[in-house]
Amino acid sequence: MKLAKTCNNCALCKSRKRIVWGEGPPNAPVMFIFEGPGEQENNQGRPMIGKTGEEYTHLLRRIGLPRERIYTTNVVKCRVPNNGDPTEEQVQACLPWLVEEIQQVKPSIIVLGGAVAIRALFNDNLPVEMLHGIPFQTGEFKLDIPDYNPIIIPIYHPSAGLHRPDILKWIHEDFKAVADTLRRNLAPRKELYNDRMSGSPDYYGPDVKGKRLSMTQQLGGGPYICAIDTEWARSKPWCLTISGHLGESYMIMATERELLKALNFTLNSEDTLAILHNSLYDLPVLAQMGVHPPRFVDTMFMAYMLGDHQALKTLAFRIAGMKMSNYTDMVGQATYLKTMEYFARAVEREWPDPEPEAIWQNDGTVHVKQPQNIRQKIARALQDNYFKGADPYERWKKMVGREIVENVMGSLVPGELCDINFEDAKDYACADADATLRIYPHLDSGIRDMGLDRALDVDMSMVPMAVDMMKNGMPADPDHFYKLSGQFQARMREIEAELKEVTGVYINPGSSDEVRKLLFKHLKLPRPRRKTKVKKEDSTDDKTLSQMAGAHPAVGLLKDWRQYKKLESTYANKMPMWVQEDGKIHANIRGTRTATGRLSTFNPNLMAQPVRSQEGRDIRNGYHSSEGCSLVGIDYSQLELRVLAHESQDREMIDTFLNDGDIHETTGMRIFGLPADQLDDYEHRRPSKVVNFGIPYGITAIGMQESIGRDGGDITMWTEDRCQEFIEEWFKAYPGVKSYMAAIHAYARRYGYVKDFMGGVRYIPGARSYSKYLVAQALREAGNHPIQGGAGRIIKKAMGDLVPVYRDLNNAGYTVRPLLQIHDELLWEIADDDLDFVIPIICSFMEFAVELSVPTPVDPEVGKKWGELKTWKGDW
DNA sequence: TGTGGCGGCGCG
DNA sequence: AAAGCGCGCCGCCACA
Repeated sequence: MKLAKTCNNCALCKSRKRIVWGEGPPNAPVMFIFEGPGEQENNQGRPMIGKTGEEYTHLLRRIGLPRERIYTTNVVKCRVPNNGDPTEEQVQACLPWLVEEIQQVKPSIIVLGGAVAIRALFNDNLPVEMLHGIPFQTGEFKLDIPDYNPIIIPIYHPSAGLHRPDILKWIHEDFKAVADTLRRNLAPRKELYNDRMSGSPDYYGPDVKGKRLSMTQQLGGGPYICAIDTEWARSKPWCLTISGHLGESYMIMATERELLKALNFTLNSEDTLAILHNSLYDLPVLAQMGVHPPRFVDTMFMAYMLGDHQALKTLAFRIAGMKMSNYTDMVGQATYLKTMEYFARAVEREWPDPEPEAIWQNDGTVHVKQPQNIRQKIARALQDNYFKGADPYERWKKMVGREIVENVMGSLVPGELCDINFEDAKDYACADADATLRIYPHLDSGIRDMGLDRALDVDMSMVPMAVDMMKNGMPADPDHFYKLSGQFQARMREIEAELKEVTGVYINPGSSDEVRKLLFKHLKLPRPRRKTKVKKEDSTDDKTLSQMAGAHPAVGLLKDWRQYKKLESTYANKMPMWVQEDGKIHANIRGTRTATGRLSTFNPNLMAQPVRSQEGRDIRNGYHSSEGCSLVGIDYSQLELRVLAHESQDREMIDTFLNDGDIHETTGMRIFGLPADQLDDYEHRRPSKVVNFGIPYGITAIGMQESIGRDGGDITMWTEDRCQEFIEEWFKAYPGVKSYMAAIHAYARRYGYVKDFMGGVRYIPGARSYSKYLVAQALREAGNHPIQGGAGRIIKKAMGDLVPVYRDLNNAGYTVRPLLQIHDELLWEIADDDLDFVIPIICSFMEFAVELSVPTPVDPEVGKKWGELKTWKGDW
């Protein structure tokens, strides 16, 4: 639709030759409105073309809406330079054109693609993740067009899905919502918020005495479900809130011991189920209040397993139309006042200057930098707040060197619920329990519909052990880390000198840019095949350097330097900062983060402590058992390959594991047709092993070749073709795996998700993409998930089974502490006297956690230091 | 001066 | 063109 030849509404269109008008039939039932033209759109003068346009067209075809039948346009018709977001002025200047388009087409549905379009045309300032895929007919449409009340559907922008696979799933759902709305299978919301749920709920605080006590007692009257949330303030639990009926929520302060006791009694009576949102956080807080719900379910885990959003406030809006206030906003004013008061006290005093920093320059000289005194930084933060309205607390959190002040004045704590009006705090806290109860039934039916019950049970059963792991913490020795740090730094100084020696120049080996220049410009070494992922520059990563080994002495030096730098910066220097007063590192565990259902740890990531190199292993010696105890690591042997054998039911693999055989040997024998005693370690076993490990990841010929090269193998012998051939032979040796992988791929294409054998789901939206590259990647993910996810659920099942076991043992006077789970391994701290009794028990629970077509044996190791665990010799 | 993308790398 | 899955976290550097 050509509306005009020229436009002079803003500087943008005056400076650009091309105005990109919308296109589509004048009676289109649906209008899609996106942000604005990109480079390709500007060049060709059409909206939504290029890669994103391909995906868009493809998505429309998938929902049975040919692109020719719908109208496609943008909020802004001219290209904003540098792919930037259009400004408010640019949007306003362009809106008259959009109004004209809409008046001519009068579509019954208007789709807002992406944050810019939503912000420009949707009246309430809600984030995309809350709004996307929901049809609204609520009067939120910003443009005032008489006698016209379209259904508006905010969606994610299709381009977001091209580089963010998690969003791709929602884009597919959003487009389906558009089609369902058009076909009247999905009714639009008539009000933005459901007033019955957000109006004047019955929230009760401490002023309501009798009702709260009878509530805690009535819970025990029969099968009962109640949602519980906690609030934290002044470094300890402040209150909990509990909701057993929709719209009703009760607040119990942490000081109300009698009520908490009654509640705990009720929760521990039969038939009571507690619903928590983020149990890994709330259970420890509840425990501090003396509340220990033995039966609970976690709505965050449920949402995670369904591939849904995880934030309570997002779920509450999307599922129940509930309007919830934001915590930071609630306490914002209090935070501001506390910060200003803290700053006022801080600028009154004199603070010592921070330590000068030495910075190595390119020419080899050392530049000494004197960081600014903290007093000046605070003064500037105050100034910026006054003149620019900058948030002083945000500034403080990011201010380098604030420890100087904190060590003297104590740390600045942001405003908390106990700092604000009590009624407001009560309503805020009660709303969380209320919301949790409201979203539960919806998520519960989703779990049932998807057949996720069993996987959810397993996950819930594991949570108490994860909580205990966080509480127990990993005993660590800061002095050991300091010592290593010094050693690593000395080695790095030596290497830097040697580098200067052999290359004639000083560079910062930590800068990939400088390394690139040194190797390929200064030393003129042959440029590598590998390129960096985003900028497509010559790679300087470890694989590349390994392939260049021998080309120049600098190559090996750079590799060594990198290794020491990693060990120093990430481990030796950092770990002491995480050690708490009890001499332990209490890492956090997340259970709702990974795509496959694995756990992850952070702050710090204790799962990634070095082990593969000798120097790295020395880091692990900084972790040691307490007096009279040992560290015990028990890991599953080749768990993922065993899961693959079970899932694929490949006869050969199953037989190998049933007969306690060596899988790498079996592979070599079958592929090379040789008896075991004629297999050469270098020629036969190594490639067999590489591919055995690579198959679960969807290895390719090049991947195999790189892997062999990294292991020090001969890549002139293992050419790409030879690798390809070998992989094909591998699949011939294990035909069951071949057909299994084909079946999984077909399943992913058909359903858009795959499941592990215990029911855990992973969505694979990329399998339905137009892009061949995305599809290939998606199919690798699909093939990997049942293996990685299946293995992850086995160990979670073992953890759940073990919870009552180690708790009983501890009650009986034994000392058994779970410390860490590392994907296929459990790390424990056990009293030396108890090792002989306890280890066999744990091992057998791990081995018999699930019954597969193959055994799942474990190997226990024992030692005083983590880096020096030795195979346990005891009987079991 | 502060922020976020990027390259790189520790683990299973 | 890219070329094996899943994480969390470091320093560098361009940009505002």
